[in-house]
Amino acid sequence: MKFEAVTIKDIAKALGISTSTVSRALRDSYEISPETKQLVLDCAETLNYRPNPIALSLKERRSRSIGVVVCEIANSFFSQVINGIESIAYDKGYNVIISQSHESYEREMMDLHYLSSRSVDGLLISLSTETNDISHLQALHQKGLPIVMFDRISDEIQTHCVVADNFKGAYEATEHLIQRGYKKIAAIANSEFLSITTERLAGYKEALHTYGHKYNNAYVKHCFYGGMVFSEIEEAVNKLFTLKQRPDAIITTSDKLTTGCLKTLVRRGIRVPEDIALVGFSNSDLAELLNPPLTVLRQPAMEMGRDATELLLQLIESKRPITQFEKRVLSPELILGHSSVPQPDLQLIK
Amino acid sequence: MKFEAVTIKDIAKALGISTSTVSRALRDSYEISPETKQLVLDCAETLNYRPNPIALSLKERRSRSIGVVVCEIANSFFSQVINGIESIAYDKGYNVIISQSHESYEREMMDLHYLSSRSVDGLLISLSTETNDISHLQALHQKGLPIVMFDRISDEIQTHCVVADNFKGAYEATEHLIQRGYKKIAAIANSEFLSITTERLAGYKEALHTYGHKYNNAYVKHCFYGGMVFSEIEEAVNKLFTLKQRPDAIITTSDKLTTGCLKTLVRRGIRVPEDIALVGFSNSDLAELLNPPLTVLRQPAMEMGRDATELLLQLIESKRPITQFEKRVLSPELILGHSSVPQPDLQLIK
DNA sequence: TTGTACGCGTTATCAC
DNA sequence: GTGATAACGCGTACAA
Repeated sequence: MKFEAVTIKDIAKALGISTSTVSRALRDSYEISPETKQLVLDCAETLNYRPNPIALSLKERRSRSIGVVVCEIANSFFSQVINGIESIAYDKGYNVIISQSHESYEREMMDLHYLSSRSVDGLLISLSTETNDISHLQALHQKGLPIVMFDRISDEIQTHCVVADNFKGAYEATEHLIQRGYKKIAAIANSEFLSITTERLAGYKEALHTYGHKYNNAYVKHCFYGGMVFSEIEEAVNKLFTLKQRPDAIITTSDKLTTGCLKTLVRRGIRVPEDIALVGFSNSDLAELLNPPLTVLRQPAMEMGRDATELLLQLIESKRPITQFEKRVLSPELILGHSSVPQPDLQLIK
Repeated sequence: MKFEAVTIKDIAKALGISTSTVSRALRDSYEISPETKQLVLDCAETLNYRPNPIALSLKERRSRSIGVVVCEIANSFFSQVINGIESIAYDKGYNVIISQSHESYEREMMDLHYLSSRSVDGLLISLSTETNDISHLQALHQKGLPIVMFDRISDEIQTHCVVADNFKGAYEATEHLIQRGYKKIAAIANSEFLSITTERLAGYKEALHTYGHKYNNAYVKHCFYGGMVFSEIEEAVNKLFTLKQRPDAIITTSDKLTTGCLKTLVRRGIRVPEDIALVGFSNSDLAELLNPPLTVLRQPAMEMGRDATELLLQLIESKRPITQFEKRVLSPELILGHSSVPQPDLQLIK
């Protein structure tokens, strides 16, 4: 019942020649006569021969597969990144093995162990929110495993990185609100230990500074699990709303936070943008579903996946060790929802 | 620079014993003395030995990896399914190789070719919208590749299937609208060649029939690419709105259609549910973002992924060929958005 | 209880 | 131009 795959041996037997000749003919070696070549090729075609990638891997000591570790697949941003990764990997004949950390450090470690035991040729990783010790990654890196980090990175490992221009993105989002006349702009951000959080908040602060707004610590809320736990966001929003100086606008610095914040506001019957303005990082299409559409900051997710994969494959396939590492920075895009933020004169005072 | 992996050979050499002894000790064979076992285990630990899965695969003629073909990863439903697949596969030590058809028949063929050349041990597939000829799948199936289909299936292949109760789901959604007093209920569905479309429309029709509504062909629109091409949905909505007897409610039978429909309505300034009611299949969290929240039909995506994977692994690991195939049907859930559909007395007449 | 020899599918290195 | 052989890392039937 179980089907037997056709091997070069079968071809050799069928043609009464040796396996090495078959192998060479298939690889179009110059030392094989045209007639034999044709014979072998035809026979391979007839028998529907397919080379066994596993045998090849064993011989070449490479699996032609790369590992990917992200916190969550079911997240617009990451699924788009994976799209990008797949498109490049597929083109170059590489396998993509995806695993999720679910924002857990322990799970991330298990994933890495799993992937390295699967002998992937390289690794693409965006750190989990719980991860502050990356010695496990460093160990792999030192053993010679090519690694490229994206989005949530750490500078404790000397390797290629691909990130969004988080500073600029957050700056522009904040600036956008300021220019629309908002004075009390709050921010709901991820864990302060993530690289993206630091950068995004820096952009937020810088914009406030540039426009002469003063920074208010009470206006900045962190959600450690970045919205995986919904109550986190709910609590952040609620806290902002109990402040004496209630904010008139919110910036949310990630996909899940934007969704979660909006959800909380809707549940509480708070209207956007009439009661409070909202601009958030988001790669889902939620913005277009609202009336009026929300202004969002879209990350170059697909591009990030593509770039990271290109760099990784370059790393994998380069013979000599690389000394100069690249940090590629991609620009996010502020997508204006028409009139999602009222003009200053229409602004409700609360 | 490139690191050399530790093999049983290294252990054998270090301990001055043969590789077979090492191999047996590591596999905890009964024919090895406890002392030797301990010795080998310790040594393996010290050298940080990791078995080479590729060598194992070659030997056992199995890759311990399964292939997944879906139309799109960046789709709430499918990313949730993949979540389910991964959770089971991971537990059982299987690899998951995902590839996307992007609703293209040609691409699906390429994916299958790629995966089978990667010698996956089994296959999970949800057909692309373009696929009406599945002889390529049948070929693989006849060659002995275990296959489990989910969501978008075909009965031309005798194998396990996991689907949602599409009939019941659509029936309930329609019934819900009818009970709220809607009389002119339209449907926007996927390609009529997909199994899910047939089943869902059947549920829709049956509900109409049960409640004595007459079925109107003009109220049913098909989007061949199921919303991948936005203009398709836009056109469907527009056509519904130019009918003399304009519908007072719409049912959308997939994630992307629901999102796309809502997007179109918002763009045109049509309010939901004041101007028209909407109930759709959706696994994204968009429903909760609207005010009032939308009533949606949620599919048991994660469960579908888990079930399909369990069935597949069962198929893979069973020694004798299976003759009795299972079709597992999971129930979708109608999630009521509070007052997203006005009561009959509140209903606006167009 | 342990070691030897072979095979999984392929390619590289010899030899002819 | 082609064939035999070894090797990649592992498990196991057989021999000792």
